[in-house]
Amino acid sequence: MARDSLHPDDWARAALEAMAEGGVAAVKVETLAPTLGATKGSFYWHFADRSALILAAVELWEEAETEAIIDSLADVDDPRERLRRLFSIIFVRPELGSVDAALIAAHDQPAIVEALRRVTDRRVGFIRDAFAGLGFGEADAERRALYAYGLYLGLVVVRRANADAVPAPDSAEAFADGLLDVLTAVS
Amino acid sequence: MARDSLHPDDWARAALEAMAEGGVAAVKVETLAPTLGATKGSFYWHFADRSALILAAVELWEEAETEAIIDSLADVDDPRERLRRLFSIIFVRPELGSVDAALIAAHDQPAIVEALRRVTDRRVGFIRDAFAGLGFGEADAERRALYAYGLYLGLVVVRRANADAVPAPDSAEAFADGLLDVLTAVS
DNA sequence: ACCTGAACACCGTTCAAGT
DNA sequence: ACCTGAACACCGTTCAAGT
Repeated sequence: MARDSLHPDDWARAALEAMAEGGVAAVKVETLAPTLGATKGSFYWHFADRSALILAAVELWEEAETEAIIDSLADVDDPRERLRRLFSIIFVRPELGSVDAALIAAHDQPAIVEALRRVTDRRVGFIRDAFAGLGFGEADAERRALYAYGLYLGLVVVRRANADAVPAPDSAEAFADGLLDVLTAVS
Repeated sequence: MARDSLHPDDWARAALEAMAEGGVAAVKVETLAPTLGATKGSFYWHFADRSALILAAVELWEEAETEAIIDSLADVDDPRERLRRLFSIIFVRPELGSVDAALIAAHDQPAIVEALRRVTDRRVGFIRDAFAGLGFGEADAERRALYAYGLYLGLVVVRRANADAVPAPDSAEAFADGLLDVLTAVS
């Protein structure tokens, strides 16, 4: 079991990297193969086709950018602090969201759409629970969670078009606080 | 000058439709050509290459989904009413945003990135002015405009993953009002 | 069990030749 | 001036043949 032959995960990781860098279109078997020291023919021993590779990459992304982040907040009990911590993670690290943005436009592939729905439900649910814990009613918590999550996705996108329009890492805490103030204000 | 030969706009319109439907990847010269009753060879009489076609489509989109909407609100003087009207346009019509979403992941093409930046500035600027008209200070107006616009883009995306999570057309007014309340609340 | 290399399909691009 | 059709490049996919 020495590392002589390629593991499917090697392909998946390389695909995820390519996707974050240049979008779904950048996941090219022919380009990836030499990077991994293999031929494109050998790829088809590990995967049925290109979309299976993309799916494997999406699963890695799901784990790293949804489950792992939610897990890291498991021991934060206060709901407001939970939101503040979450916001200052997701609105800051500029590499977060690259894959989100890449997947958004890949709505022609049903498996990707399904994964996006899964991730959306998980993320919005997590935020909703925090708002509910803050005392907002069910519908109001859901609505505000949708605002927060929609805003996250939207800002990921805006950052691509105009990097200046979104908070720099050093003002992340202030951004998170300001957003939290607006989203928890009652008119 | 009868409609014997194809006008570049015919290609651009067809490309925009394809893009809204299936993303940038769906803009295929080979597929579009028979639709327009032409050969793919003839395409290259009108356009330098495929990316020039995509750019022409983007320009149509810029006019239809940014300038035209802003123009339609020119005679609404009250800033709050302006925002309310804007929100109930952009958060309702489900066909709005299809192209936004398609372009978002096409960050490999500099011309598209440039167009997105132009549109972002125009849209955020318009919303910012309305918030400023409402009495918010410059920085605060800018920040809230970014929230509103980020939310628009984000919800376009969420709608793709989970159509149920976003307001249906019939509750559009209520959604616009609710959002406006949150975004104008002061904590 | 895993990989190579040649073959083919699909679509972007070019261009000589037609009207 | 505008279009056709054949040619070629690029990359996904298959598969017989190698180790």
